[in-house]
Parts: sequence; structure tokens; C-alpha cells
Amino acid sequence: MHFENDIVKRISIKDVALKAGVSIASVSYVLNNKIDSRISKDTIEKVKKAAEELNYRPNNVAKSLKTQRTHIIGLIVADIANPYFSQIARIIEDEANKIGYTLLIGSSDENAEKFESLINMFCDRQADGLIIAPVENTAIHLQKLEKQKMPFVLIDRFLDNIDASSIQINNYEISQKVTEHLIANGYKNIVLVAYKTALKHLLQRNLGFVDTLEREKLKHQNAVLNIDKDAIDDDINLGLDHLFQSKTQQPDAIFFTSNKLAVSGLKKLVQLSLNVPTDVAVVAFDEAEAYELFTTPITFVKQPLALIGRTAVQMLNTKISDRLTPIEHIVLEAELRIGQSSKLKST
Amino acid sequence: MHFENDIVKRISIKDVALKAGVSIASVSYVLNNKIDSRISKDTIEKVKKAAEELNYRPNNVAKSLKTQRTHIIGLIVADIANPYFSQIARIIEDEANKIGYTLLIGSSDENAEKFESLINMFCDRQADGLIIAPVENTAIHLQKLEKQKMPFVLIDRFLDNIDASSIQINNYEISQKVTEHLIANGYKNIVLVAYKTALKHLLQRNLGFVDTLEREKLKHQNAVLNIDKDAIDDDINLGLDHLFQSKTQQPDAIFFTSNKLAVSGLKKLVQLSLNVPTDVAVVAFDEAEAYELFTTPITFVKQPLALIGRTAVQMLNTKISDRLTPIEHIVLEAELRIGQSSKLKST
DNA sequence: TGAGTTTACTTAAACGTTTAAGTTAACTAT
DNA sequence: ATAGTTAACTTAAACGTTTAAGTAAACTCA
Repeated sequence: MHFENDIVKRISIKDVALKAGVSIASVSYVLNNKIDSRISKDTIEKVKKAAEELNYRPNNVAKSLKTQRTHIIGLIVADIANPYFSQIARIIEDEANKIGYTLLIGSSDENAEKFESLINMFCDRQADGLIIAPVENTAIHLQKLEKQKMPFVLIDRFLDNIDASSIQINNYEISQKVTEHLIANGYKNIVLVAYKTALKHLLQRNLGFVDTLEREKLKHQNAVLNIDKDAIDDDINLGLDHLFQSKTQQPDAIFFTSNKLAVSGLKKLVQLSLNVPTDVAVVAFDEAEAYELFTTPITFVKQPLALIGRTAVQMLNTKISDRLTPIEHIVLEAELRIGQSSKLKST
Repeated sequence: MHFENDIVKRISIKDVALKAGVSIASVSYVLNNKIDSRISKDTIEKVKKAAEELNYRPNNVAKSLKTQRTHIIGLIVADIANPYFSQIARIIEDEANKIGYTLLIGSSDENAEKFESLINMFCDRQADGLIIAPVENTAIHLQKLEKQKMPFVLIDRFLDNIDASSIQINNYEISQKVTEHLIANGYKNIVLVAYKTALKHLLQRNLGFVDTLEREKLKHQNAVLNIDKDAIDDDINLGLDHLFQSKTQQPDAIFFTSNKLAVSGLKKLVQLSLNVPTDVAVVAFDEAEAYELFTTPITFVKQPLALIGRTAVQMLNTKISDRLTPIEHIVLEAELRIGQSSKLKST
């Protein structure tokens, strides 16, 4: 039978069986290397030859339906276009592929509704497990996942009211370290540029900063500039304008708590013709190509992305194969990469 | 029945049917809004109530097996960690979601073998269609796709020996335009930093450059620095060192034909303490955060990413719904964004 | 020799859906 | 009263696999 302009009928195990003159069960055994069930060399040859000649390719949809395993891992990030997440995604992709999984990626845009529909989509598609950078107000959905016994691990962020395996960095401590570094280098009017958020990991960054200022007896009123994540450029524009107009106490250093904040802020500093670090020192968070190419190389907090990705996949994989694996919280250490943007203040 | 520590049994249409006291067919009709088959208000209510109470979620694997549609679109890029591709991926993700598709992404690393296994993976997973940035020496695999009548469209790149729908930018013309722009601004010793490659779209960029030099009677021997994509930093290091050591004819302008080349090259220029544009002018390709933050904002070729992504999804979708749709080649226009890095040469 | 074992298969049910075809009761029209 | 129609369902096959269970021939050994 030949359909002139129709979809080419895909070759199934049935066609292979017919051509090889054996049962479909035999074909399945041969093609899946089920050596425990004894099959003659002759049959193996016949099946392999037929499969080859027909250009047989397995149908994973059917396979998944039968085996109840899709070998799909879902990944929910805030935005795959953000280099932080695209780098992590790439690492996870490779790591997942290595152990036979395919990665399905979704962007939540920090939006709880999109987040929920991604969760649903992954569940409906029968993903074997999920790696999730959770969004504010999504604890309910994660609890639902737990109830369904869907294996998942959290990365980057975590939520209070949910007890799930997670991989984080030492946000509080690294933020302390950054602040201490700036103070040690002679900066006294340090401003933190952070997000308006309830996300724990970001609040820890803020807290590490404020606590350190307090401990070092530096003023910390108005030391935090809170930015709306949906209006980064606008808020930073206004915020920095305001800060540098104030003749009383201009900041001598800025600590940006994310790459997007830093990139936006650096643009603004260029616009304001402020020199880094002579007019104002800068420390950033996460990586960005831009940090290396800025007039002066930027000091930044480098997250162990490869380790985060690898650990996430490994943890998830053990969770998938053994659902009784206890919950685990892993804290990885971020690194302070010191560039020129925060060097010893020349007085 | 309750399994203490086992996987929670997922609720199927069967359970809903049982609870509602109707057949599974009725449940299917109700849940899929098949209004053509007449169903009483009463039954509709019962089914919806049962589904709700049981928290029923459809099993897309089973659905796909039966309907022969997965509503999955596969996307093959060189590397999802590359901002050019992650931005495109994000646009495609949104566009695909809008019309009910889920995006599956794979990175080929410009490697023909990985490329082939991605193609196979997508086929085995029964993707409805593919959006592909093809790799060198992969025409065979694309031909195989054609033979199988798997709908696909090519983006970014294209191959000679394959007649498939594609979306490109006007590589040759925009490259001419860049070169003319540099010449118009007084630069005479322009060097092109390009990839060692057989990829057509990149060769067109090279050709647009060389042709323009020739037409303008400028020397074009050694005007192209070819970089191995697997050793970008090393090759650029050596190449630029060599160029700027030559006392005879130092370049006064560099045109980088990709974002990765540009970022690597700009780093090197910083190392060499060369000022842009007074020592050497620069034009780059594609976008990078870095361009805006460099000492002087970089002139670059901006691709219409959103349009590329949207067009790709639309073309693919019409191909999926009607496999007889004729092949189409779309050429979109890139834009030259003029920054400070190529401004009028001060003599 | 014949009961038991091993080898090399095949049969058939199942996974969770969709949907064409079948069924039955109620209604309509003569 | 009866044939025909319609409404509201249900039955069962199918999608392409996997795999437990069944079968039949060949071999083993007392």
C-alpha cells in the first residue's frame, strides 16, 4: 500500500515481526536486549536484519504508556533567556542525557499561574521527575506534587512551608562576605540593590548585608534599594538618580544581588558618567559576560553552576528510582571573585 | 486499597467513569467537550463533579498514542547556553505554548553525531514537528526527515543540498552594509573575525565583507581571521596578538561575525589595552549584554529574534496541520545598530 | 522408556485513551 | 399501532509497546 501524499506509515514492531517471521514478543525481546529470556542466535539475527532494513525506530509514547516511565525530566526556571538559567539548563540537559533522560524546560516568569500550568503540563505528560526553581506563593502546588509522590528537587530558591529536597547556595554567608569585603576595602556608604520579593534566598542575601552593616556599626537606614522585578530598568534609573543626587550621603559602593540588577545598574552608572570604582565601587551576583568586559572587571559572586546542575540531576535520579529516599538539603558554597570594581579605596 | 509507601495510583478516566456511574466513553466525550455526540446535562454534571472530586488529570501519553499527536515541538540549537539561542528558544516557547504545543529543546554543540541523536530522540518521542538550526554535514539526516514526512523548518542556518522551508536573515547584505559603514567612517584596514566553517550563512557574511572590500578597492589579503569554533579564545588570542604586533599594517577596525567571537575579541582588546574606537573600531554580530556595557557601546547587527521565532512556529504549525504546504524560504532583515565603537575616524 | 527439565519461542493482556459502531428507550408521525 | 427518528448512552477495537504466562519440541537421566 502506498499513499501518494499522505503521512508515511511509521514502521512498528509488528512490521518487523512480520518481516522477520517471528512474533512481536520476540522482536521486543531482541530489540531490548532482554537476554534473560533465551533467544536463538538465528532469531536475533533475523530480527536485527529486519529492523535494520525497515529502518525501525521505537515509539517512545507507546513504550512509556506500557512501562509507566517517560524518561523525561521537567525543569522549571524563571526564564530560559536569563543566562543564569540557560547555563544551568545546559548543564542539566547534559547530565540528564548521560543517564538516559530528556529535558523538558518551561519558563515561569515568576508568575504563580504560569508556574501551576507548567506543573500540570509536566504531570500530564507523565514526567518522571521535576527540577524546580519555585516561585512566590506556589507552596500549594508543590504540596500537591508531594501528595502525588511526584519526585522533585528545588534549586536556586526554596520555600519555608514546604519540606522538599533542595539545593541552595550559602546566600546569607556569601552576602556577609561581600559586605565585609567592601568594608575592608574602605567603603562606608554601601547600598544594596535588591528585589522587592518574599523569596527566601533573596531575603537571605539582604539579611547578610544588613546584619553585617549593623555589626560593623555602619548606618543602614535607606541602605537597601528595593526594585520591582517587573520594572527593573525604571526602578534602577529612578533609584540611582535619587541616590547620587542626594548631596548629603552619596553611596561609595553598590552591591547588586542578581545579574539582571547588576547589568541594568551598570548601564545606569555609565549613563551617569560615574567611574567604577573611583566614584562608586560595585559587586554583582551571578555571572554575566558583561562583568568581564566592563570598563573595570566586576567583582562578583560566582555560583557553582555545574555542581548545582549535576547535584540536582543526581538527587532527582535517586528519588525517581527509590521514592523512599529521605529529603535532603544541600548547601553549596558560592565564591567571591574579586575584580577591579571593588578594589581598595584610594582616599 | 492503600499502599503505604508506594506510588500513588494515578486517577484514570476509568476511575472517573466508575465514580460517576457512566461509561468511560461518556467521560471522554464530556472531558473533551465533544458536543457533537449528544450528552445529557445530567451526565455532564456527574462526570465533571467526579473528575473534580477525584482530581483527575488526563494522561497525555495515552492520549498521544491514540491520537497520534503529541503536541510537542522539538527545537535543535547549537547551545541553549548561548544567549542568541536562549532568547530565540524563549520566544519559540511562548509562541508554541500559545497554540497548545510544548517545546522540547536539545543542544547539538555543532556536532553532527549529537545532532543525529537529537533528531532520533525527537522522532522516537513522536514530536509533531521540528525547528532546527542545522549543523555542518547533516543534510543526510534532514533528508531522512523529509522522507518520513516529519514537518520541520530551518532557522538561522541552511544547507545547500536540502530543500526545506527556512527562515534566514539577509546575511550577505547586512555584512556589506557593515563593511560599507566602516569604510564610510574612514576605516581602511578592516579585519573580519570569522569562523572556520562550511555553514552557508556564515560564509555569506564573509562574502559580503570581502566583496565590499574588493569593490571599494581595499586590500583584502589576510583580511579574514578564521577561528576554530572549538578554540575561540585561543585562536583569537593568537590571531589578535599577531595582527597588532605586525608593525606594517595594523587593523584599524574589526568586524566580528558572531556574538561569541565578539565577546572573546573584546576581552582580548581590553587585555591589549587597545582603545575602542580610537585604536581600533569594532562591529559585532548578534546581541550580548556586554555590547552595551563595554567602555564604548558597541555597534552591532541586531537580528529580528522575535520575528524569527514567531515565523518559525507559525510556518511549522501550518506544515503540521497540512503536510502539503509548499516549501517556503523567508529572508528577514537584520538591522545595523550603530553605537560608539565604529564612529567617524578622527585623523 | 518416560518423567522432568531446558530451550525457544508465542499468546494475550495490559497501559489510558479515543471514537466508530452498536444499542436501547423515548419520542414523532402516520 | 407501527415504523422511523432521535437522543443518550455503551461496547469494543485500536494506538505500539512490554511481559507474565503458556506451549511445544528437544534434551537429560535414572
